[in-house]
Amino acid sequence: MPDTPPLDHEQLAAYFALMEVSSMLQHAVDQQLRDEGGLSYTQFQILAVLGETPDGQQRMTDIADRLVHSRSGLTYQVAQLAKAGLVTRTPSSDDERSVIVTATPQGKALLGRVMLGHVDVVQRLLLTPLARTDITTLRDVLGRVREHMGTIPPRSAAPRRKPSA
Amino acid sequence: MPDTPPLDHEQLAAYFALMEVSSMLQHAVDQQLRDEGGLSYTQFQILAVLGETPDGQQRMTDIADRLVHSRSGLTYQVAQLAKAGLVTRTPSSDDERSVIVTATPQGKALLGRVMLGHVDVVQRLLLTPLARTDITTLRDVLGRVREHMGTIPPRSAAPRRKPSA
DNA sequence: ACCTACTGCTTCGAATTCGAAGCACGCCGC
DNA sequence: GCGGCGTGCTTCGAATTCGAAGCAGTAGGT
Repeated sequence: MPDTPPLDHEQLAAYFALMEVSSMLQHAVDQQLRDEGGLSYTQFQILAVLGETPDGQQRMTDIADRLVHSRSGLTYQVAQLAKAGLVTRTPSSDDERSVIVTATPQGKALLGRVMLGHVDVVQRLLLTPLARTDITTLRDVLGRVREHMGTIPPRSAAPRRKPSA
Repeated sequence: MPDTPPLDHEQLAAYFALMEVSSMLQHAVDQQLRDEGGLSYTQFQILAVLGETPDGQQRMTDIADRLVHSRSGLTYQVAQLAKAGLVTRTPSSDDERSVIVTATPQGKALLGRVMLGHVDVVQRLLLTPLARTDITTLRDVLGRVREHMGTIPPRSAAPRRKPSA
């Protein structure tokens, strides 16, 4: 069914560069986080999302929506963080189904400590070779792509209604 | 150790956009490959690397260098591909330690079949919202980053090759 | 109040990932 | 030829990922 013209050289190169750069960057960041804080990239992301709110609290679902991971994976990683004493889990009083995840002081402290090295890696690997205008452009172009992705039907989100036998 | 100024808003936004877009794109591509060909993204990449040479042959190490994955992971995935009859593994006559991986006709056929949908996904998710100039810029900027990453010392590991002359 | 659908999260099993350790071959000097 | 070292790949165990199925709690219609 796909009826798409093949990608030309420019398009392919852009796509490959994107995937390769992000992959390398992710590996480097992951490494640094593990070395300096014993955190996986996912765990760091969770802490970072919690850090965005002044009270350091978010519902599981809110976190999941910010991240790309599956819900079950989030459950697992939050459990790991809780085991390490970096977050706490409390049922919401609003809605008994919801779980509120809260960063503990240790969690916030660790985030702050690790963030320095994180920024350092990003700076050195990604930002150093870029001019100011490059960074703006990157943010601009990729921001547009991100928005676009959000508006697209997930390809197999077939009408949940009637499969119309 | 790290003595880096915090990232400003633009830099952070560019970094986040990069990671988010690549992550979503990867998930989408992975999904498509699994649905249409029963392949993981890694397996697809391996087949694609094999497809780059006219004879469809590469040594394990050469494949590993093209990809970001660990050697052991490559062994595992090549074993999966071999089990599915998409590649064969033969010891090199040159060097008994080396293993030559060769794409079978079925492997090549599957690659060709799956590539169409792959291109379609990339086109729809990544390229559609971008103008010609955006794509060129993206390739340009990210290409520069990739080069830069290659020249940087891995932060804590000595190069595998001869460090000095 | 009841029934049904939906939402939020967890549990489960399978697949994949990595790094460390191990095995076998090849190169170099003596 | 004979050690010793480096290289190429595999095996092993632990951690992480996902989707499907399951378990509450919530909301709407009657």
